[in-house]
Amino acid sequence: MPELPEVETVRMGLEALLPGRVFKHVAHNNEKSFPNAETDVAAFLIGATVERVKRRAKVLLVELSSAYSLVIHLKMTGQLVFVSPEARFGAGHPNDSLVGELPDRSTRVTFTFADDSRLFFNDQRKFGWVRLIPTTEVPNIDFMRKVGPEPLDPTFTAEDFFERLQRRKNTSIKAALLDQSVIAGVGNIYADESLWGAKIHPATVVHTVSKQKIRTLFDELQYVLKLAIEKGGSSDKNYVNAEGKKGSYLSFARVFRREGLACPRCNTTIEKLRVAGRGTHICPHCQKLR
DNA sequence: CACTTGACCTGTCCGC
DNA sequence: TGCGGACAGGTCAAGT
Repeated sequence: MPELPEVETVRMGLEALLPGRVFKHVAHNNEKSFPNAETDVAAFLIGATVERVKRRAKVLLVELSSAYSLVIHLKMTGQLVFVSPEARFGAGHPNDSLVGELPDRSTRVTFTFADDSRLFFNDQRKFGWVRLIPTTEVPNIDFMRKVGPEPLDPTFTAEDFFERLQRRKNTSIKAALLDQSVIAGVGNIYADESLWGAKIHPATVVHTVSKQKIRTLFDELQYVLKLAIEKGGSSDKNYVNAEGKKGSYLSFARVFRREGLACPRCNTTIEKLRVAGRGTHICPHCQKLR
């Protein structure tokens, strides 16, 4: 599920809720969801205070007073939902939430704070993970060493984007966009949405796309990512923010999950195909191959 | 090295 | 209604 806008939405929610809280207890029921937890939890998590919550690519970084960080990847179906002691349910109106009473059967890790508020890491498919790592070591983990620039970093330019895409010059533009070492944070939804915006067919080979087209793609990518953050991300089956609420971007989507509906630009029927091994949505009139 | 495919898991939906 | 297969927002490892 979560791509950059969803993870950023969770980050903002947690940044408003967690700093100052002290960890009292942690329980997990799946070794892969929190590997090697026992060794360091007692020493560096219990009793530690949350200082701030950061994000890099699709990874959340919860920095602690112990000089350790909780590093969290939600992968496809991960959720981080905060519940205050007085709330019996994930906060929010029932119609706005995908979360019932917690913990539930997808809860993998439960963090309890000194004030009895709790943070639940739910993950239906068990692909996501939480790790406890010294904060100074975070930049050295494999993922961080290879991940590309943040697409919304003001110092990142269309020229940089063009150059980095050439690392994957013989693959499809969609595969290159999804490659986290080229650019951070883009996943299936925003790849399709930005390619539609730039009128590029997702299967187009990277080195055949003009620099001008890549500039347009750069602008469209920034546009959809910013809009999605504004809308609280995209929710289909699983994604919710730190308060258990859904995001609304999908009601603004132009092609993603809109096969059979009209292209908002030219009215042609949107099609679904498979590119880079992923379900891919295009307007066959606006996005022609070659 | 560059590129593609399958694996990791659980749940849901669709066609027979 | 039941059952098998395909598919789902992301990365890895292993294959060519």
